Amino acid sequence: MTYTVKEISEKMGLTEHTVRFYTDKGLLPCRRDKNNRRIFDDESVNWLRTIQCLRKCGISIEDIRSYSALCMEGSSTLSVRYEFMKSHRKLALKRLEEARELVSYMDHKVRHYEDILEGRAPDDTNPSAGRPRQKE
Amino acid sequence: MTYTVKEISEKMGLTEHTVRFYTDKGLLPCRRDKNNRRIFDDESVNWLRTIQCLRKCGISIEDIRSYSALCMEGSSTLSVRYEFMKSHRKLALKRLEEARELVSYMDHKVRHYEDILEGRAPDDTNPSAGRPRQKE
DNA sequence: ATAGCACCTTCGACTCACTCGAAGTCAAGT
DNA sequence: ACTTGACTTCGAGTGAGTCGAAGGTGCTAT
Repeated sequence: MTYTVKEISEKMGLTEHTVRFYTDKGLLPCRRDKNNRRIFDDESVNWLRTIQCLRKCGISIEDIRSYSALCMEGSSTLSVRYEFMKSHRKLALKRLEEARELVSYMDHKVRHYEDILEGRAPDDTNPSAGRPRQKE
Repeated sequence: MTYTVKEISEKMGLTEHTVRFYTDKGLLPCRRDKNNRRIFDDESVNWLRTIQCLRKCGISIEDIRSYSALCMEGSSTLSVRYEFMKSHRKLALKRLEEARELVSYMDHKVRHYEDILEGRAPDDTNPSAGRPRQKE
């Protein structure tokens, strides 16, 4: 099964621009047809799926590019790749913790406005209204 | 209590550049001394704390700017601000969910490499190795 | 008084990861 | 022959900083 830029971008929920960007940056290997058009296969789909996850994890294009190169190199790079993943998992955990804090901050803000609107608290147009108490 | 750019940036853990950027963009109101230097007070500190949270929530500079303007306008804008916060809380929740998924994805990747390194799984240099199974 | 220093100012350029549009190429369909 | 549509590259724009240069101001030490 092969795909054009348009097809794979639709399949993966990316813009065509982004797919071309990834191939140009060397993240996403692709072959070309006789008219120099990019052609992708199911392997590309897998790659793209991985890239999407890694990007969402906040890993930079450049880091993904070099990780991708390590994968190509074969099993000699296994332990490097392992360390790469371990360190990024740590970062992901940090962001998870932060996301939790932010939700509770927003909860607090929303409740604050509800209190005012329902007359349980005085009107408070102070910009810092509802900010988190001590920490952060 | 008043602060210079340097002082407030140190206090808040931002670069001086960023603080100036925020004042220039109209997010962070500030007075000027007779030499045109920015001066901040404790109110500014509160504002900055709020701005930091909102930014971490992924709210754009422009949205924060208009939220800040709404706050200045007074209690007539209370319900607009309430809706603003509610919708951003929703986004924060979505990101929390995503952060959870990403951590579990990274866990999976890390385990995958451990399995290979410890001989519990075959070497697999396939780029898509360890990607999430069905969903995402 | 002049030099050095720390701090401030604005301005314009750079970064990253896209995002967009323009201009051109190519094969197929009417 | 012409249009359509998908492709190509290239260059510019965006957002949110990030950085550095060039210059202004006031304090202290010599």
